[in-house]
Amino acid sequence: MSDAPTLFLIDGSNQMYRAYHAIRGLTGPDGRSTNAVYGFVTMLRKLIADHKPELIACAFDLSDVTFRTGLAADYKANRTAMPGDLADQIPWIHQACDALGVPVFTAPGFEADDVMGTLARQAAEQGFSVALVTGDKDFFQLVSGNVRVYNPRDEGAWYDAKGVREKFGVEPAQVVDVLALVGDAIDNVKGVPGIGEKGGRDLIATFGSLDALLERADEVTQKKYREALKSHSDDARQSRELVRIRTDVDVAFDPERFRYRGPTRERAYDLFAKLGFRTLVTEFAPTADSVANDYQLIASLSELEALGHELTSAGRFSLRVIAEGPTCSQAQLVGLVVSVAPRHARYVPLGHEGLTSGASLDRRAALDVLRPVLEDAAIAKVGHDLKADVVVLARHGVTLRGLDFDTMLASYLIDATRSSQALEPTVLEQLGYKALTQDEVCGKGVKALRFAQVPVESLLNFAGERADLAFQLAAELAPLLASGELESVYRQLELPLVPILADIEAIGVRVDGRVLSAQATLVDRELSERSAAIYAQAGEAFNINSPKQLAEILFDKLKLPVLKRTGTTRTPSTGVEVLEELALTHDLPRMVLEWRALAKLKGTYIDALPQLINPETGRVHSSINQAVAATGRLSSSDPNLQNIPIRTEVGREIRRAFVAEPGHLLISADYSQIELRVLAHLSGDETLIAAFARGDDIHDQTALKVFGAGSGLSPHELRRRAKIVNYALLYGKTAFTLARDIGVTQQAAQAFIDAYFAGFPRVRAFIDHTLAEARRTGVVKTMFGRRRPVPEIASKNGQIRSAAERVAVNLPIQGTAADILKRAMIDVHAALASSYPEARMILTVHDELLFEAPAAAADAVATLVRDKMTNAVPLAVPLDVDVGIGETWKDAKN
DNA sequence: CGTCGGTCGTAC
DNA sequence: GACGTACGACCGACGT
Repeated sequence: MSDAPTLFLIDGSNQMYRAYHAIRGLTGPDGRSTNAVYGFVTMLRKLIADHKPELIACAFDLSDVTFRTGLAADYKANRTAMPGDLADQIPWIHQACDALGVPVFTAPGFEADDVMGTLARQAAEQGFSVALVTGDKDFFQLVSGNVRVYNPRDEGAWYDAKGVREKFGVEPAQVVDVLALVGDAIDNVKGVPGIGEKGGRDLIATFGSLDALLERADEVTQKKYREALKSHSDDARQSRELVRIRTDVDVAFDPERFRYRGPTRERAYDLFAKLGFRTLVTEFAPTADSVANDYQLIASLSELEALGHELTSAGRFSLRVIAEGPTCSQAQLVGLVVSVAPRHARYVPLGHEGLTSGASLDRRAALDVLRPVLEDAAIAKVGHDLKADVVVLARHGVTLRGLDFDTMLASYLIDATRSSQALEPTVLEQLGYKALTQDEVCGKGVKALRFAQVPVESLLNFAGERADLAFQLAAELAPLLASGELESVYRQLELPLVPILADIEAIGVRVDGRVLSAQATLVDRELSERSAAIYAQAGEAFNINSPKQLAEILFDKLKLPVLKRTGTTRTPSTGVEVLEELALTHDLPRMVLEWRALAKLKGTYIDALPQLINPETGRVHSSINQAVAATGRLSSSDPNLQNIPIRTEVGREIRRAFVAEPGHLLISADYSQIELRVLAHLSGDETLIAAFARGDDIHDQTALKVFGAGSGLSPHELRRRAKIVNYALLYGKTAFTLARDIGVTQQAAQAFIDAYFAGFPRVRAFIDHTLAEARRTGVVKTMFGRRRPVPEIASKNGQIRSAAERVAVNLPIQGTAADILKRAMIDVHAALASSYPEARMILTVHDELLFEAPAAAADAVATLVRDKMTNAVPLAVPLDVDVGIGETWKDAKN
C-alpha cells in the first residue's frame, strides 16, 4: 500500500439512514426531529477524530430518479418512502458536513454509490488509498489494492480483498455477479429466482463470472439452478447493471478540493444552536479568540483615577473581584475588573506574584482611589454573584454599595430549576458565548496555578470576561425579569438580602473545637467496640460502609432475604428501611444501623467541622447560596449548617459545639409550623384558619378530623400520626408511603387522606386549583410571585407527571415559606442595625434564624426578633415564633 | 491519581 | 413506583 494519504469517502445516504434508525425520539427546541442529524454528526466527528483524515468527502443521493429507474422502472419501487421527518433533516445534514469542513458531492441521475465509485477509481488511479465509509455490502465490489471498505459501526471493520473473500466468499471483482444472481427483493432487483446468497456465491466461485455462468449454464449440476439460469439470463444481466456501482459519473477527483480543512466555528455553532445540540453548541460557541474585545490593564494609580472618573460619569458599571484563598472567608484580593459597555473591560491588578508582580498596583492605595466609587450608593453596580464581591471587599475595608443588578439572581428567578446559575452556562444560554473558565486559565488538578501566579496578560482575558459578560447578561435578563413579573420579588426580596447574607457569611458562627474533639474521642471508642461486635457477629471483618460488602455479608453469607433492590444497579438494597425489617429476625442489621448512624455523625460533622474553623476568627463561615434551591430556599455549604442533627440525642450533642462568644448568648427563633400556616392562608380553609387563630395545636386538630374520636390510640400516638398526615399533604405523599410511615394498611391510609380532605375541604380545592394553573401555564408561583417551571406536568409518562404534580403543589407552600423567612431576615436585619447594632444574625435554617447578642441585650433582642418575624408578612393566620436563648445552639433550642 | 455516578443519610 | 427541597460522605468504576 502506498504512503499517499487515504481519501475517506462517506456514504452519506447510508449513514444518514443508519443514524435515523439508531437514535429514536430526539427533537430540537421547535419539536422537529433531529435524530438523524445528531447521529450523523456524531459518526462524522468520531470518524474525523479517530482517523484524522487529510482527504475526505461525503456523497449523497440526489433523488429517487436515476439511470437505474431508466433500466428498470420498478427499481426500488418496493421501498417504503423515506420518512418525512428524515427527509426534513437532509438539508441540515448537508449543512453539518459543510460546517464540519467535509465537502459534499452528488450527481444528477446517480446514487451516492456511483459518485463514490467514480471518485474512488480516480483517486486510486492517482495513487491514493481510499476508504469507503459505509455499512452497505454492495461496496465490496469496489475493493481493490488501494480501495477498502470501512464500516464505522463495528470499529476496526476494514475490508480489503482478503476481508471480502472471507466475508463474501468471492473476489471483489465477482461481488457484482453474485449480487446480480441473488437479487434484492426490497430494491426490486430480480436476480435469478431460487438462487440465494449461498448458491450465488458457489456458482460464481465455480464459474468465475456471471457471463461464463450464463454461457455454460448447461454444466450447472443442480436442476433448479440450471433451468432458472436459462430462463432468467436477461434478468440476471439487467440485475447486474442495477447493482453495479458506476465509476464513470461526471465528477472529478482533485485532491485540493477534498482536503479536510476543519470545521467553520460560526456555521457549526449556528446550526447546532438551531438544532439544540447542547454539548456541540458548547464546543463551537464563540470564544475570546473569535470576538474583538477592548480589555485593558490599568497600569498606574493615575490611570486608575481616570478610570474612577469614567465609572462615576457612567453611573452604572459591572464589576468582579478576582480573589482566592484557602477558604472563601479567607479570600485575598488578586484584582478587580470593571466594565461600562459590552466588550469593554478594565482590569486592576492588585495582588499578582512572581514575574508579573510588578504589574500590580499598591492594594491599599488603589482601593482608596476606587473607594468613593465602590461605596457610592448612587452609582449602580452590576455583577454575577455580587455577594462574593461584597464579602471580599468587606475583608479589605470597602463597603460595596449601590447593588443594582445581580445577573445570577436574575437568572435564578427566571428559571430556578437550571442545573447551574454559574456565569459560564448562563452566558452560553443567554448570549451564546463560551466564556473562559478558571480551569482554562489556571489549569486543573495538582498543577493548577492560583490566580495570583497566572501572568497578568492571561488573567486579563478571564477577568475581563467576568465583568463584560455580566454587563451584557444584565441587558439580556432585565427584560425577562420584567416579562416574568419578577421585578418585585427581585427588588423586594433577593437584592436586599445580598448584603445581609454577605454579613452572615463574614460573621460566621463560633465553634468550640474542644467540644468536638472530646466527642470524637468518645465516638471513636464507641465505633471500634461496635465494629468489633459486628465483625464477630458476621464472622469476618469487612467495610461496614460499603453497601456492596455489607450486602455480601447479609445476603450471601447469612442468607437473609433480599427485600428490595436499588434503582439503577439492581443490587440488593441495604438502606435503613431494609435493615429495619431485617432487624426483626437478626441482630446484625440493627447493629449495622446503629454503627452507621454514629459513623455518619462522626464523618460528616464531628470530624469535618473543626477543619472549617477559620483560625483567624475561631468561627465557621459557611457559604449561603441564594441561587440553588428550586423553591427559593437558601442553601448552606462548606459546611452545610442546615443539616446539623437534632432528632437524636447523640446528634443534638453536636449543637453544643456551636457557642456564643464570651459574654454573649445565642438566640434561636423559629417559625412554628410555617408551611401549614402558609397552606391555611393560601387555601383559605376556614377550619384550618380558625384552629391557628385560636392557637390550637394543629396536629391535634388534624387527629380529630382524620381519626375521629374513639380510635383507642393514645393522644400522643394520634398526634404523631396526624403530624405525618399533615406533612404528607405538603409533599404529595401517597397512601402507599403514608401507610408505611404510620404503620397502617394502604386502605386505612387512603381513608385518612380522604378524611383529611373532607375535614379541610378548601385544601383539596387549593391543590386542584394549583394543578389546573400549572397545567394551563406550565408554571407555578409563590405568594410573592416567585415562579418555577413545571414542564413535566404535561408528560405522558405517569411517573414523571406525578412527580411534577407533587412539585407543583409543594412549591407554593415551601416557596412562600421561604419568601416569608427572607422578608423577615430583611426586616430583622434593619431593626437590629438601628436598635442593637452589637447583635448579629449568624445563621438561617429554612424556618429558623440564629442570633448572637451580648448577654445583657439578649432578652430585648429576642423580643425584637420575635416581633419582626411575627409581623414579616400579613397572613390570614398568625405567624407564631418560638424563641430560645442559651450559651450554645443546643441550649437555645431547648 | 482524579472524576463521577450511585447509594445512603442528615436537615427543614 | 410510591415525599418536596437541599449538601455531603463514602464506595467503586472508570479514565488519565
